[in-house]
Amino acid sequence: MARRNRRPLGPLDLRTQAILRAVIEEYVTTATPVGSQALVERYGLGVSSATVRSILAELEANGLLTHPHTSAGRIPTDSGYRFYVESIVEAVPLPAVEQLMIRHQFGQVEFASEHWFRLAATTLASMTRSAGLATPAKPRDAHIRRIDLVAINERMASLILVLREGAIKQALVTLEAGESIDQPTLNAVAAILNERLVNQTATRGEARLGSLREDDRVEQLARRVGDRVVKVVREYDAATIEEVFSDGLLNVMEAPEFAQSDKLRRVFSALENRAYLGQLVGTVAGAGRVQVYIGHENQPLDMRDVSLVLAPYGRPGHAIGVVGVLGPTRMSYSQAIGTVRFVSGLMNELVDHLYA
Amino acid sequence: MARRNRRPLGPLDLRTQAILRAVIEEYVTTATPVGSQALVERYGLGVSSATVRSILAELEANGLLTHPHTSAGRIPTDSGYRFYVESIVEAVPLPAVEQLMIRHQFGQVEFASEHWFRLAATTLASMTRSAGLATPAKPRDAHIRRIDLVAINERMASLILVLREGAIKQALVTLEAGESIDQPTLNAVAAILNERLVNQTATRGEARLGSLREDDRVEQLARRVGDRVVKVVREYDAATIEEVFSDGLLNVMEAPEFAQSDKLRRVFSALENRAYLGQLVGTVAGAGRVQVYIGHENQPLDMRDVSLVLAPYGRPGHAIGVVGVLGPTRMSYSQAIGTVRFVSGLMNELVDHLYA
DNA sequence: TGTTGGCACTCTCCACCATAGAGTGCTAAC
DNA sequence: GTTAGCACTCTATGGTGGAGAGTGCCAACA
Repeated sequence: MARRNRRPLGPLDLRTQAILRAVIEEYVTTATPVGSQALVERYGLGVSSATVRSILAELEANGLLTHPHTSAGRIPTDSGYRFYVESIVEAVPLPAVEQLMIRHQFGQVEFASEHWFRLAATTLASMTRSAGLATPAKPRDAHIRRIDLVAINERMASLILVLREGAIKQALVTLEAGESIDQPTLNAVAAILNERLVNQTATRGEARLGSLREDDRVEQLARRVGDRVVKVVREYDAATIEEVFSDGLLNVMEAPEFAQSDKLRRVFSALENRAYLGQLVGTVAGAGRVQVYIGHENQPLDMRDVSLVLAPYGRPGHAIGVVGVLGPTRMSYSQAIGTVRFVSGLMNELVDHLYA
Repeated sequence: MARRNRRPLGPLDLRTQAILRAVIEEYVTTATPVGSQALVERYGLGVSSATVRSILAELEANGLLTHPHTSAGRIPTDSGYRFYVESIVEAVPLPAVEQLMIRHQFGQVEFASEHWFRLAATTLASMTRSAGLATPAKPRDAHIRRIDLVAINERMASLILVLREGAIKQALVTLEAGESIDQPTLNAVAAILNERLVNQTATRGEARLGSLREDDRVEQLARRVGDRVVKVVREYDAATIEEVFSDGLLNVMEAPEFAQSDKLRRVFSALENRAYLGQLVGTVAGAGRVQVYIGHENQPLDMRDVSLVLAPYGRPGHAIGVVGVLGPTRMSYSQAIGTVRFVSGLMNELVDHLYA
């Protein structure tokens, strides 16, 4: 038999694809290497185990499967999963019953974006038995919706900044020696700032602060606070990611591949790796559809044992967030993709509803 | 030799205490059962290993130490740690250098309670090499500081509620068919509500809504929104605990006692056990000083392998929060108690500063 | 009465070995 | 191209046998 060297992933024979698919689906459910015998028994392939063996060898030569050791069955490589996700499997749409159930849950919760994305993470976690991830929708350039100043004591006031995209930012303003601090003055300052800054972005807002007079006590204070407002909005704009909320990590920890505690630890620190998650989220937000990151496709070492299925939600051009799941590379990609697609679609509806 | 039955923890011989202390401190650093030989070698006890052995046997009879198996050294029981914490060890005050370092870190961060309690958790985690825990300061009966209404679209408005204790709550208000929705109307409603509800608790505020007229369009809306405000404040009051922020769980996961992955999983789910943590936080908030919960003293099974050192901060009667650490039962209680005491003291200062 | 050296005993840990079982790769025949 | 057969390899499992650590007890001693 001609053993071919690893060829550049050309089109695969239909039967070969079917066997790759069988191996992956069997391995996903059993978590143990799958042998030629098991395949012919359980998947009615109509050929003998010897034939299957030669195909398995071919798939291995192509880098889609491996051996843990000589006398073990095959397990998919990351490339194998990649090929499966790209070419073989079609995303399974979420069953109608479960769609209804999720819609119901979203109906139960109060109408606030903060609740939504947490619920999305929780829902994804329980549906896929993996860890669910979600970030709040974050705009590219936030618009100021409302500015409020509340006196705390003689020298400090709390600045409350409502953004059009639903986020609320808070900052403490410390007043200088000569400045007034009573609530009426603060109200006057807030009025000035609201008049000038509402519906503005940081950059446009900053320009509109220029005309404030330096000789007027209130306008001078308004200018200082206004600068602060601009600064807070700028910081918010610059932050790649506000927060990644995750739920259901325990699901992932129960997977047998993480029975060794160092692997388990790695999974955990993967989820703490906010920097990388933040970066991914940025990419996904730009991509506009479900993205899959499998095992070694993730650069950080901690992430090499896990896969991510992520999708953006929100309104392109306005605010974008990301939802998805994190699980072992041995996960049911078809189910995960279907579920993530549905949940991100649902989130889209909700956001639209809010903007309509 | 008279083997006494487990006696009710009477006063212990000074030398016996010294040996218990030595066992605990040795075990805390080495994480392996400690034998009589090691004790005489490393702790200059001035007696032979045989003598130490008989004392160890006595401590074991008292339930303060155990054996993993016949030919192993001794390890402390939870009662042993308890006795140690109560009677033997005095909390080590944090070294001045580290006090300064922590103060410096708090100086770097922006003056906002939200940042503080997160920083407190992070600091505790890195100082004690355990998981740091912190909750925001939460009042018993929150006072309304400011109410704001921002129109979102024709039918919805965002209600923003600033509480005197620093928290901000947000809710969505859906308007009924006939109601106005423009921002000027909302401003008028907010003005009415601010006039009546500012500096009130939920209960007192509710009473002051009674006089709003039903026949006036704006006052009627104010009443509806006001009811909502009261409801949100009530919910906030009722919540035992807002949020437990934790950091540095990886520190704990590295402890050798959690090398087995099921134990590791248990530690993780312990930290997810918000219900129990919330309950503890309530108790600690009432207690007023550093509290230690050791291993089996925690009811939940997940918590049986870990200890908590917690302390309240804030102003009794106003707002109270909790900071502390979670680590393996084999932790350095003296250091943990010292560090937690210092950080809670520091948080007290900061809160005082804000209220002054 | 408390302390000590001595000693037998117990238990874990580790390395080693043998065996059973699973699954492969190869070959020869169809 | 497919298949049956077979030798081969590697893991997993369980049993064995020291080596080592540390105890508990005892008899002697201050």
